[in-house]
Amino acid sequence: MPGKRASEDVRREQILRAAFEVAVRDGIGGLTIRAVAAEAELSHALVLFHFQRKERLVHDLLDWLIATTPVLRAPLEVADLPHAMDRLDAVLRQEMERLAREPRHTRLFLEFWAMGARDDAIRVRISAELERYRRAFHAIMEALLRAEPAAFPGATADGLAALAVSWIHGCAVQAMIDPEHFDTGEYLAAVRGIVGQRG
Amino acid sequence: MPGKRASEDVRREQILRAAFEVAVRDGIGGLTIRAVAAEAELSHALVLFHFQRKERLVHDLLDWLIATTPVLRAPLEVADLPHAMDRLDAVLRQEMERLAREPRHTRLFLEFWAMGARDDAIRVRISAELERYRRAFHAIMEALLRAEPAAFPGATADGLAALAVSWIHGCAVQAMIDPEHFDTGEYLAAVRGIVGQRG
DNA sequence: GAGTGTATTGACCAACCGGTAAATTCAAGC
DNA sequence: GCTTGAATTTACCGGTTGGTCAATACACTC
Repeated sequence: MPGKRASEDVRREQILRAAFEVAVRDGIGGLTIRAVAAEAELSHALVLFHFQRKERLVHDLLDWLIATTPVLRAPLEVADLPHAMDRLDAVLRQEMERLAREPRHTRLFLEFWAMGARDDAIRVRISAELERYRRAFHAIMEALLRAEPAAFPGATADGLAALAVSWIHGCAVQAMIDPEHFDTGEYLAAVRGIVGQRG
Repeated sequence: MPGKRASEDVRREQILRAAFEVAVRDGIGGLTIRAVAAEAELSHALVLFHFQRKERLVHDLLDWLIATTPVLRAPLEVADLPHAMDRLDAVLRQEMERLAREPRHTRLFLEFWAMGARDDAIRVRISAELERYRRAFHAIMEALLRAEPAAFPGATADGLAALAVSWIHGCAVQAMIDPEHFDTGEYLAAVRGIVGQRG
């Protein structure tokens, strides 16, 4: 006996949320159409009706994850800070706090990341997102170098951006396996000990 | 008809190598006893005979991976460098080159890392390895702070070590998805632009 | 060279997987 | 109220999985 009906948008969103829960709980490798259906309290045929193939469900889940994870999406309040170094500091802090606040998103994203080494379609999406991330930091670093040219002799905006991205990703990896032992404050203090004293 | 015989050690090693190949090719989620057996050209029952359960095979694969990946295992030639900052520089370069040289090990390790969030036994192993890694950097950073106390005012060995570990892990993540675009030289130049000028 | 233990195999099983197809139910149009 | 089309479900299929078990072939001892 069929359950209540729903519009396509609503149902897709419901299924994607369920897929997210299952993927976080059992890993992408353990993601199963039937498990998603059970999580959403639907029949597994309905999941296939809305996503046709499992592959498409997984890809759409990645798109959903990217769309709902606010990485560097809201640097509005940061843009008003007068000093470029303060802006960098604020963005780094903001990103680290996001990682600490949403460990499940971070973990799943990293799992997709590893999967991208095997799946072309996923690598394309991940690479595009990485590029977007890098460009955002590139702009910050360029402004920083322009504002204080003497601060980092010999460094390029490219290199500094790559460095910042690696920093954040390293934090993500560390916070993922050891969330309570990972101290955001101490970490940022070390960063400022190396970088910030020049700002 | 059974194939040639082999001692338990030899066969276990052979199976673990095959498991490594399969895990790298299809991911840990796609690791299958039958796929491992096919890769090793054995019957799948023999794999179970030597490892009892799939879970044990996976755990033993992680142990094998940790044992055969020379992370910070050979810092002998580095130890002779007179300046602490040179030692840090050499170790960072050494680790980054290892990541570039063995992307498959790195990728698989990261996949286990993500899996550790779901599997206690794996998290314990990963955490122990992370702790070992952090301690190695801690020793280097302590020597650095002792040798040049004025270089990093306000920074602790703990904070610097956590920073270095995040750095390396960030590089690993980035090199994994984008190996050819990841330029070790430019990256290290950026690091030296920020840190090295004081050495 | 008979006997013994163990490494190795093929056959089998229940459970689960992705996917298909037909039946059923619902909401809206006329 | 009847038709129509889409949402939903049940039933089913072929294939794969982890795991068991009995049969078998090998290396070794005596």
